[in-house]
Amino acid sequence: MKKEKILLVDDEPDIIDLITYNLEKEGYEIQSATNGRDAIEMAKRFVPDLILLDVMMPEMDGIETCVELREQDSLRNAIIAFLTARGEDYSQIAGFDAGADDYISKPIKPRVLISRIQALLRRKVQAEEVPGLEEVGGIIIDKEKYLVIFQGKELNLPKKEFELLALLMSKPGRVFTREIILNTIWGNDVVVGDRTIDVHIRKLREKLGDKIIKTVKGVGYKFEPR
Amino acid sequence: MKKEKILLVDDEPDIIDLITYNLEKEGYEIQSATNGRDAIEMAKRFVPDLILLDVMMPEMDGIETCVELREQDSLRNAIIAFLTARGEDYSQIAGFDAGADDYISKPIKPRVLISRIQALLRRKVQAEEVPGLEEVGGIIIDKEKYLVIFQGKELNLPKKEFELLALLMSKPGRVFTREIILNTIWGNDVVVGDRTIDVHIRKLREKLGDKIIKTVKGVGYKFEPR
DNA sequence: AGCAGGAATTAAGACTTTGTTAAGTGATCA
DNA sequence: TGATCACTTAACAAAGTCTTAATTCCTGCT
Repeated sequence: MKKEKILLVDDEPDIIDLITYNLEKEGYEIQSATNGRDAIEMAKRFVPDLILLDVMMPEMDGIETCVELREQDSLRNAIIAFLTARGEDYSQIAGFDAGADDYISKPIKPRVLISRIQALLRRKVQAEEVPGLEEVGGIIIDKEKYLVIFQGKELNLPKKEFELLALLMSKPGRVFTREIILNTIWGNDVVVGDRTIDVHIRKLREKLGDKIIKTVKGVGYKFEPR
Repeated sequence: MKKEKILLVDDEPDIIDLITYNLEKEGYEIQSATNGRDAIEMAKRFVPDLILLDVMMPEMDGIETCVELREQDSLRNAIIAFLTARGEDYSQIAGFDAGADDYISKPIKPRVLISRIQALLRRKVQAEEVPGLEEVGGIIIDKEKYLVIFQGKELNLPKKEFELLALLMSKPGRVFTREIILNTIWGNDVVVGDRTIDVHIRKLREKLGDKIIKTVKGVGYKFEPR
C-alpha cells in the first residue's frame, strides 16, 4: 500500500515533534513547516494528501495559509485540517469558509488524532479511485495482471469473460445494456449473435456464483456488490 | 434551492428543542427521534441528507445505531455526525469505525454547529452530483442501477413500469397526458391500447401505494410528492 | 334513478427476452 | 497434428413482461 503523505504546519517545534513521531509510527510520510510561507512552498513540491495546519501562527495564520493552499491546482484534492486550541471557536467558522475539511482540537491526543486522520484519508481514497486494480464485494480484479481473485482463489478468465466482468465491475450496481456491452467489448462494427453475451454471462456465473451478476430484463446486466 | 433534511437523534428533549430551533431558523428541514430504533425507522422514510446522532443514549447507543444506518442502501450518501460530550474520546474512535463522518462536541454552540453542518453538507454536495439519481418524496429512483428505493426497500421494477415512474417523477406534480406518456415510453409510432397505461399504473400503485400516483380524469396522471 | 365517459381491476394469453445445452469453428501450442 | 481452449451459434426451454379484453367501478350530469 502506498504511503500517504502528510504536511504538518505549526510554529511550535514540540508539537511538530509529537505529531511527527506518532504519525510516522503509523506509517505515514511526514514533512513539516513552521510557518505559512514555507508550508506553501513545501506543499508545491511534496504534494501531500493531507495538510494539518495550525491556526495560530505568527506572520501568516492558518486561515490565510489555507486560502492560498487552496489556490494551488496540485492540491485540489488534498485534505486540509486545522489544529485549533479549545475556545478558538471563531476559527472553526472562518476555517471552513477558507476551504478546510475538518479541524482538530488541541491539546492533541495521539489516539484521537490518528483515528481522525484515518477517517479523513479514507474519505479521500473513496473520492479518488485507483485504476488497474479494483476490489468490490469480495472480488478483486487486477487488470494489469489479468487476474481475478474470488474467495481467495485466483481465477484465470478467458479474455472475453474477463473484459465483461471488468466492465460490469467498473461501475458496480450500474446496469449495462447489451448494446453498450457489445460496443465496448466487441467494438462498434463487429456483429455477434444475441445469445453470445448470455453465454459469457453464464460462464461467469458458473465461476462466480449466480448472485453476483444480475439480469435486468429488457435492459441489460449489472454487477451486484454484496 | 432544495431544503436539506436533517435527522436529529438524542434522548434529551431539551437538546432536541435547542438544535431543532436553531436549524429550522437556518432553513433546514428537521425530524427528530429519541432513540436508535425510532431513528432507523424514521431514516428509511425521511431519507435525510445529514444525521446528527447522540452517542450516549439508553438501550441502543449512537455507535450501534450508526452501524445499522450505514447498512441502509438509501442512506448510502447520507452524512452521519456524532454528538458527543467532551471527554468521551473513546467514542470518536469507535465512531469513525462505525462509519461516522464527523463528530461534534457538546455543549452545542449554535453558531459553531451551523457552520459545521454547512461544511458537512457542502462536502456532501460535492460528493454527489451524480446524474441519473433522483430523490423525490422519499422515493429514490436510480436510472443507472435501474433501481427504486421506497421506504428503505429496493424495488426491481420491470422496464415499462420503471420508465413510467421515471417519467412521472421527472416533473413531480406535473400532469402527463396519456398521449405524452405513450409518445415518450412507447414511441410515436407504436400503437398499444388505451388500457395498457392503466395496467402499468396499477402495478406501480400496487408496489408504491395508492397515494403516490394521482389520476386526473380526462387528462392523465401525475406523481404526487408527499 | 339512469346514463355516459373515463378509469380500475383482473386474469388469460401473446410475445419478448434470457437461460441452457451442445455442437461447430478456429486458433494456439506442444 | 492432435488436444485443448476460447468463442460463437443454433435450437429449444424457461422466465418474465406486456397487452388485451371483459367487466366493474366511479363521477358528474340530466
